Order: sequence, then C-alpha cells, then structure tokens
Amino acid sequence: MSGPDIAVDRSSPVPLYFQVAEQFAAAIQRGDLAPGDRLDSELQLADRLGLSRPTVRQAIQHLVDKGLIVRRRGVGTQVVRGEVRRAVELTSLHDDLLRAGQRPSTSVLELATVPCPSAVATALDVPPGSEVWHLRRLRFSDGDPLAVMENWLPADLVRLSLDALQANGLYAILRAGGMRIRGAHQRIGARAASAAEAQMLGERRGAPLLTMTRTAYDDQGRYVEHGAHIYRGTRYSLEVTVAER
Amino acid sequence: MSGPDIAVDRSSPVPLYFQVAEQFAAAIQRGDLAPGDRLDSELQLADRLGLSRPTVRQAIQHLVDKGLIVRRRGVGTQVVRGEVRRAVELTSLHDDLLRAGQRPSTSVLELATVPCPSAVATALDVPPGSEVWHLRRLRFSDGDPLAVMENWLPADLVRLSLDALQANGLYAILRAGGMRIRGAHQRIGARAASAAEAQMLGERRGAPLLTMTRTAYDDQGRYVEHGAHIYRGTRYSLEVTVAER
DNA sequence: GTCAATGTGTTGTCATGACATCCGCCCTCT
DNA sequence: AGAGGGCGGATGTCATGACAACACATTGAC
Repeated sequence: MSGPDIAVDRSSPVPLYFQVAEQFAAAIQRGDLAPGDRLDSELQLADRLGLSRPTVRQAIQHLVDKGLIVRRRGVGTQVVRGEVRRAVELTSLHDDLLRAGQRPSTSVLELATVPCPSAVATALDVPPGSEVWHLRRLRFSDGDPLAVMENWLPADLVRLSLDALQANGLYAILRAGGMRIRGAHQRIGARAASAAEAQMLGERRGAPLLTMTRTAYDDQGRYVEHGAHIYRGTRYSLEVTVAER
Repeated sequence: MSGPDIAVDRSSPVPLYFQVAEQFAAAIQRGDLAPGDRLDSELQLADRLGLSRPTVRQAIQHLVDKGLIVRRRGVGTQVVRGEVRRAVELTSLHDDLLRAGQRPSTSVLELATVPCPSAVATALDVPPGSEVWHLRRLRFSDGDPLAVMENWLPADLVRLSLDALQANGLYAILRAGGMRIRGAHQRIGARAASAAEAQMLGERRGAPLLTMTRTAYDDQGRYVEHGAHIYRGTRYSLEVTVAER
C-alpha cells in the first residue's frame, strides 16, 4: 500500500509543498485516508513523489498545524481520529456561510469616515481622532438576522463602497484591494442583548449574545481592522482548532 | 545595533531553534524589541548566532505562528504593532488564572467512571457504553464561581484522584500521567443559563453563558478528552490568536 | 518465563548550498 | 518632473546530507 495518488506539477507556480499538502487534505476530506490511517514515512513519500525530505516535511507540518494529522517520533504519521472539522481561519462570516451552504446577505447600516474614537484608536494603534472608516452591518443567513458587526479601519488604507459590501465579505474586499491580512487577535465572550440589539436581531431583550472583538494585522504588523461583533447565541457558534507544534 | 542579546547553548537538550524563539519572545515581552522594530535578516542572525539559516528560519516561523512577528518577502521581519497579548494555547483554566495573578480553586462535584453516553462516544470515537471517567467541577477565581466544567475521558487512559483535581488543572494531571495532548477542536457559543446553572454560578436564570465544547487529541490522533464547559459571560472571555502561514 | 540488550525504522534537528521571487531604492532616460 | 529599468537585499522554496532521539519489535541471556 502506498497511500493516495498524489502527483506534483513542477511547472506550476504553486509551491510543491503546498500542492502535496492540499492533495493530502483533499484525500482526508474525501475519506480516501480514513481517520487513524498511517501515512507513508517521509522518506517513502519523498522517494515516491520525487521530492526532497524537507519539502515533504513542510507539507506534512502544514497539515499538522491545521489539526488534520498527528506525528509521533519514532512511530509515524496518522490521520486524526474522529470526524474532521474545518477550523475557522482568517475568513469572513460571508465566506463561512457560503461554505456551509447557506445564503448570506448584508444590510449596511452605516458606512462613513469618522474621527477615530479613543478606544478604537488604542486597538488600531493610530492617533485618536484620525480619520477612520466606520462600518455597521446587519448580517443575515437565509434571510434570518444573524449578527451585527461594527468595524473600524484606517481611512487611508482602503476604499469601501456600499455595493461591494452588500455582495462580498469585508475581508474579500480588503484582499482584493491589495491588503494582505496575516493574522488577528480575538477576544470571545458572551453577554445579554440590549433592547436595541435584540430588536435588530429578532431576539428578546436579555437574550444571550456571542461577542467577538477582533483586531487584524497585515503584512507589516500594522493593525488594519478592528471589529466588534455580536452574534445570536441561538444561531451561531465559532469553531477553533488549536494545534501544538 | 544588532538586536537583543541572544546566545544559544549547544550543550542544552533544548533545540536550538526553540532557544532562539524563546529569547526573541522574551525580548518582545520585555519591550526590548518594540512593536514595529525590525529584526536582523535571517542571514545576519545566522551569522551572529553561529547557526544555519534553516534553524534561524524555524525559530522565526515559530514566532510568526504565535502572532508575535510578521514577515514580508523582500522587506524583512517586524514585531507586530500594538500591545502583544498572549494567546490561549492548550492550557487549562487553572493555569490561565494563575498567570493572570488570580487564585483558582476547584470544587469537584462528581468524579466517577460511568458507561459512556452516546453523544460523548461519538465525540471521543469510543464504543457507546464503554467505561469513561465523568467529571464535573465548579471552578472559582478568587473565591467567586466562574465556570462549570464537565469532562469525559476514556477510563483506561489515565488515573484520576480527587486530591489531584482540587490542586491542579486537568491538563497538568494528564500530562504528568504521560498523556501527550497535541491539539483540540473547539466550538464556542453562547446561551442562557438554566435555573440550576445559574444557582451554581451565582447568576440569575437566563444570564448569558459562554459555552465551549472541546475535544482534545493526543500523539496518536486519538481523542482523549471531551469537555463541555460553561463560563459566566460577565466574568470570563476567551482569547484566540489566528496567524496564517 | 521474564527481563534486558539490541536492531530497525521513524520523526526531530541541524548544516550547507542554490535559485526564485519580491520589494524598495537609486539612477537614468525621456 | 515623471516614468522606467537596474540592482541589492530580503524572504520563499527546494535539494542533499548527516546525526540524534525515540518507539517498537526482536533477540538473547539468565
């Protein structure tokens, strides 16, 4: 036995390690590689694919980071047992809903540039009062209200339009605009809905809300987006995968 | 000018890349490396430390994964701007509270082996009805109730005692018992407290709770612990850092 | 029969070398 | 003054080689 069929295309601009990682991930998703199955050893894989061991290792490490497989020194590499779930990565709600087969829509409640409030200025590490986008959106899934999202972004970094926001997720717009978001610090909590919030979300006052504040940083380590989001606790939950190196 | 003083000990069993990563992380925490500061290039570092470039690269990648620094091809490596926060990794609430300077305590409500409920059996990927530990703990911070945690673990994997659970976090006990936990899939949500839950936590019925279910896997890809936790929304929040590779 | 030593295969770590790709700067040409 | 090209420097990718550390199975001695 030699595992799933994997072939690399050396003429492709896609890095070899990434090609390998993607094909393994796909094989796991398809069930071609069942939970608990052992992968070939790094040396075998390197030989079979015509790659060097570091390249194969990089591919496998990528999957370990995503929580798909597990390695044991001296033993081998196995697919994680149990159902494989996808971690929320750095995607927007819009994309997550699409992937889950639901129909996202967005109502933009506010889109304007304003002087930066001091709390946001601290988070974004910009001077208080400097010009920032302020954005408030009510998000729906299959027509049902799901979340209220409030975002702030330095005004000089991106150009936002109402049309784009109604059709796409914020992160997709930012990436399309050349912004390269690399990571985010998030804080997740729960609190009761105010009357106004409840009304927007179709809940009762005091209903449990899942809250998330997120500050995303780019390429240059600059904080480029700060968001305060509330989700209906009855309708939404976050999924996170933690993997040690 | 050549960055913080970093020295590696080749006689130490700690991997070189890890020594380097830890010392950089410490320098950032101390403020020795300020947000936005550029690190020396990989080649310079390799030369200065007497290491090869792959080793230096591995150290830096480690910090990128933790969200401490950011790399830009063709430009260099910078410390992330803004305050550096620590991500919750694979630690228990007990350790988190200790680090935050608070005084954790635990009241064990239940500790017994029981036939595995079917929902838990699915999560742990064990036969329904097989023997598992069932554990329910009320956690306090500085004497105030903070969370109720319910856990299930395959009975044959670990030995649990009441004394140990009152003094240490679950994960510390598991690791001390030779279990090597590598990652976890988590789902985070919010809901209203039932009357019983509210009473335990000193809240009112309907109070917002932060919920987390977590399934942790070990070395071998086996799911070894399943937990369903509820936290007082007014007292606790989770912090998560996401970083792309 | 039990236990210890040994052997084999695997992942973990580290070194060296090379080329690709991208960014930003400077210089030149228009 | 502006646009474009060239160049240096940085990270990204990939190859080859070597040894270490660990787990497990086998073998051997007692």
